[in-house]
Parts: sequence; C-alpha cells; structure tokens
Amino acid sequence: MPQHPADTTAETPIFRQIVDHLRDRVLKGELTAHTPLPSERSLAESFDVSRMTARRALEALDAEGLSYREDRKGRFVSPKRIIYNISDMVSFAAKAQARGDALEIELVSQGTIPADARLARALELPEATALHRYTRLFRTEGHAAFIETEYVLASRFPDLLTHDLRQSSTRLLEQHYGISPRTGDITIRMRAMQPDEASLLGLAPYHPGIALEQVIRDGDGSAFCFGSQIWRGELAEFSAQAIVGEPV
Amino acid sequence: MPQHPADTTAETPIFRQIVDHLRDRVLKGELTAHTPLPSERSLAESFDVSRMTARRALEALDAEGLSYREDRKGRFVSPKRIIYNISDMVSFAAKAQARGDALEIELVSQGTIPADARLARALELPEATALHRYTRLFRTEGHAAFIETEYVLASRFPDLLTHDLRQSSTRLLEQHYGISPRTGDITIRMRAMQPDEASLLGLAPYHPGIALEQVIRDGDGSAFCFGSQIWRGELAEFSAQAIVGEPV
DNA sequence: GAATCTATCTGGTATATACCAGACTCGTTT
DNA sequence: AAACGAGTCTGGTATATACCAGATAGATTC
Repeated sequence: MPQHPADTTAETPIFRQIVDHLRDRVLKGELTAHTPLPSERSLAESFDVSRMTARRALEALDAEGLSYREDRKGRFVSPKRIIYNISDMVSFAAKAQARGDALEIELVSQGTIPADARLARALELPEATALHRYTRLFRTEGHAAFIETEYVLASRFPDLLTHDLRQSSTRLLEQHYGISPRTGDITIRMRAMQPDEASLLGLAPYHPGIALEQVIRDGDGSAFCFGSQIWRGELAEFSAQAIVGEPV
Repeated sequence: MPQHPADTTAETPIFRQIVDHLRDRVLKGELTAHTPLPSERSLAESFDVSRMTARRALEALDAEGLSYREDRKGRFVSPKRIIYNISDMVSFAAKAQARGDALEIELVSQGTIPADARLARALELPEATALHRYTRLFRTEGHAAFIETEYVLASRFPDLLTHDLRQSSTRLLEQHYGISPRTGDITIRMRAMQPDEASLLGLAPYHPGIALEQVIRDGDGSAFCFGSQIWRGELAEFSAQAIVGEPV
C-alpha cells in the first residue's frame, strides 16, 4: 500500500503532486542542504507510481533549483545560493577569500592560443592575437560552484602562466603587473551545461546553468581580459546596484 | 529504415547524438527563429528510436535555450535573445518603446494588498502596509517574454491603479507623481517557472526561467517599489557595466 | 460566407521493463 | 591494518505501449 496515495482523479497530474509534496518538505526545512532526497525507486514505491513518474517529479525539483543530482550518487537538497555582486566583479574571489569563505580554486587547464573570431571581437583585437587561456574550477565548502575560463593578452602579461593561478586573478594582475582601476562589461544568460562542463562539476549533462561573460578594461578603456563563467544555476544569485540618471 | 541511423555501439548515448545533430542544424541557420522543430514522433521515426528517446533529445535542446515548446502545438527554434540592460533598469519598457521595438504590455491582474513579511522586508516597511499590486505580461513581436509583478506604496501613489497600466511604469510614476532620480537593487537567479506562470506565457510547466527582482528607491533612498519578473530563460540576456574602484 | 464536424497533428501523462555502470558498504582475505 | 570482492545502492539509457486533450486544417453542412 502506498504511503502517500496519489489522487489520480484530480486534474493535477500525479507527478506535480509529488513535486509539491517534496517542495514543501524542502521549504519547511525538513530536508536541509546536501541532505539526500528520496531515490527515484523509493519515491516511486512510496507514492505507488512508476519509477519514470517519480523521476519526472525529481527532475522538476532540479529545474526549480531546489535539488541537484550527482551521477549515480543520488539527489540532494540545494544549499543556500552564493551571492555574486556584479559591482565587485572580477574581485569575487579576492572578496570571498578576504571574508574567510572557503573558496577553493583548482586549475583545470592552461595554455596560449591565437584569438578566434569571437574572442577577437570581444577584446577588440585582431584575430590570431596571442592570448593566455586558463580554466579554473571554483568550489565553496567542498562543492563545485562554477567553471571559469579567462583569456588575457599575452603580450601584456607574458609570464602570467608561470604564476600560481589558484588565487584571485584580480590580485595576481595587480601584484605582478600593477593594473589600475578598471571597468567591465558583463552579460548574464541561462544556458544548460554541456556534458563536459557538467562532468567537471560532477553533475548530470544539461544541468541548468547560468553563463556570465565579462570583458575587463584598464583605466584607458582598452580590453585586456575576457572571462567566461558557467555557474550551477541553482547555486548562483547575481546582485547589482544601479543608479539611474534623470531620464530625458 | 531509419534516415539517420544512430550509432548504438559508440559510447556517447543516442539521445546526445540527436541533440548534437539538431544543435548543428539550428546553429547553421538551417532552422530559423520560430520555425517548428521535428515533432517527437517524426524525430523518433527518422532516427529509429523510441519516442521517449527523441523526447529526451528535444528536452535537452530546450534546456540549452535553443528551442522552446508550446503546449500541444510543437517545438520551435528560439529567437535571438532580448538584451536587458540592468543599468537602464526600470526604464526597460520606456527604452524599448522609444526605440520602436514592438513591446506589448498586457495587464493580467491588479489589486491592493497588505504587505506580507517578504514584501515588508524588501521595502523596509512595517507589515500590512497597503501596496498596490499589478501583474503584467510583456510581449515582443507577438511572443510572450516575461511576467512582471510590481508592488508600490499605496499611500504615496493613491490613484495609481486608475491609470492605464499598459505603459512603462517608470514613465507613469514620472508623469503623474514626479519621481526624482532613483537607485535600484537588483538580484537575478535561475528558477523554473511554476505551472501557472508557464501557462500564462503559453509554455510547458517547469520551463527554465530567470527571475529578476528589484527594489526601486527615490532620491532620498527610501524604497517605494518592489518588482519581480520571471523571464523565459532562453530569451533573456542581462547586461551591465561595472566600474571598479581601486581595491585596497 | 459562416459555423460545424472530423481526422489528424501535437505534446502530456503514465506504466512496465530491461540492462548498464559507477558508488558504496561490509565482510572476507591477505 | 590494508586489500579485495560481492552485493546492493544510485542514477543513466533505452524500448514499447497506452490513452488523454488541446490545436489545426480541411471538408461538410447550414
């Protein structure tokens, strides 16, 4: 006998009833961050539905950002979101580390490449200009949060890749190259992760994500760095303060 | 005989091969904005897979933001994203309309309510303060893009709801109440749509979305408006310019 | 010409089943 | 104590099937 009989006569689909039930439990705090959710099979049994129906309910929870799944390990309740203040921009890592937040940075890969059409356009450079490229994985409290790939002008920072890249790149560029105050153009959009990105973060392919791209400029307004981040969608929260001038 | 035989011996799952195939066709421009994608059944037939497998491929495309589906109508190629500049903030509608973009606003519902705990906190007001609430649906070129609900201080704008709300609320507040320059706090996060939101936008439940919340303040820094938007994830792109002071 | 009917298209929901592969636990062996 | 292995847990992939309900287009009827 099912522990939670689903109301098949109601017009609301069974799997949504299960979604609502689970959402309640999460929001009431009955299930806390990183706690395992019921597995697909056990959920199916307790609601007396097929595994596929239970799965659909859990996938909806994933989409809502209330849970995430790790390959062949299970589903877990999402932790509180990480607030990324856009005005802090590049110095996110520096700020987080200064606050004492456990922010670990792992270098995934690095190299020097010629700028392709997209990078050349973003950085306002001729194509094939040499760029240092490094990809890093950012973790908070042991949980992977986002991947960042930065491209910086090789001519301006020739020996960049010889430094320890497991630190705030803002601080790196400051300490070794004395960069002055800068501006940045940022764009944010939703985009599911590609299988390779998801696997780096230990997540299922097509995990919902948020992509953040930024072009960083020096005091003279010339671009020297292009950064591309892909965040776990359920983990990211972007904040900004806008000051609006008198509209004409 | 399948038109596109899937390679079952390869280590990459069949449905991902289909995703890659479809993504190619979309990115190559073979399928243009709002063009119907192959239906689940026809895709299943042409790749000689079950409908469920075809469906998984199409759902992955949805998650990537390359397609969207309308209930019982079909799946369609996503149009170009709408760029929302955070610095323009509240005046998005005004700007779009000034540019001549076809931005239609439909009033969904309105009323006056007491502030609940969440609203009171956001607006820094005592609970139960009277607020005007109105929900509007924004369309570009006939396609629903996002829903916005705004809450404004009823005491300060007593007869707000008697005006035509199918226009930029920035302009409304300016023309009738003479609001001076203002600042705004914005937060952005990924969140699947609730079934009711999705149905308003003509989309499937749990459609990936991006929520944007903003608190708008007058020249004195006192909050007078709280706005909450839910965008179709595949349609939204947020841009911002940040100016970073010299870090200590 | 307008309204209606109908066949067929679409996705939506749901079940039952099968096998795979990685992760994990626990007991046994070395 | 460390290494190994078996059994069992997890989600991942895939098939086949069934019926529902809204959308749509075309033919028929009024």
